[in-house]
Amino acid sequence: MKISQHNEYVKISKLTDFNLSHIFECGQCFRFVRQQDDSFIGVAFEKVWHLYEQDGDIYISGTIEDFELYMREFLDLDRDYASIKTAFATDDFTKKAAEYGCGIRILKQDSWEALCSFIISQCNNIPRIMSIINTLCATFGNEIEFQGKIYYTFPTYQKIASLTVEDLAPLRSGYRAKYIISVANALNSGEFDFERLENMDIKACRKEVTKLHGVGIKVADCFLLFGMGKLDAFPIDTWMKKAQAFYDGDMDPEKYGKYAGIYQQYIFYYARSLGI
DNA sequence: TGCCAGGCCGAAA
DNA sequence: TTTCGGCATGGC
Repeated sequence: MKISQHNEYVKISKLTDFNLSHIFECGQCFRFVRQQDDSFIGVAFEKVWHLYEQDGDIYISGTIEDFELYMREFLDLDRDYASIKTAFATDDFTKKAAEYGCGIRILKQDSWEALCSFIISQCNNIPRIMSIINTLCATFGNEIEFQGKIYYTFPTYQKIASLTVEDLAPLRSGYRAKYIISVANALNSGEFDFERLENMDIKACRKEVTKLHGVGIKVADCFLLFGMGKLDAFPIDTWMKKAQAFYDGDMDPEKYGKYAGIYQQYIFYYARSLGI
């Protein structure tokens, strides 16, 4: 991987196992939107980012300092995905899954944003999840300007904690609104905090996170994987059941080791591509 | 129009 | 401990 500054963009050369569409459209985050020219624009860490691929190189808006501060970890650029895929693709199903999602990187998203987003995701579809999150940001986030257009940051939990369920009515998020308020309050009061999870094993994390009102095992695992970088978090049973609906393979969860979360995302992405 | 979406809660058995 | 109805809304 080679990094250099090109005008307002950082150019990354010799980056393999990286595909913007696979990363942003596999359902792990909801704020990066494909543009007409197939580039992606999204908001993360209170900044707007524009990413595109050209002649095999990746370009990311901002300075090298911005890149090092946010994007290197966010995009999980220091992980060896080639080795992961080799270890993962051990049978027909996992080979197809790894091939289908070949450019996926597991994003390390802001913890609160990931937790709140996956609360919204429950029993919902992706277009509507994105719509609710967009309204949440446009209503309660801060404006930021980028290349002449206005974008909105994800509102802080402190901001959400100052609101009521009624205040969230414009989101049309249904029964999820009370969960959002409840979790924001738990964070704001210190009853729950992200730092406590840092050194806990995955089992203890699940126990802690599912104490939150409106957070079950599925939301907890997505949050731990995409919002806490806990790569051993994944609801494999759910996806194995779905996978078995069309694939007559023998999937042993025991063999999914420390990269289980990434496996889950490959399988999830592949399963979704097949409409299951 | 009707089904169902990357679930969770709480009551009942 | 497991099962199951209810929950809000809108994409398809």
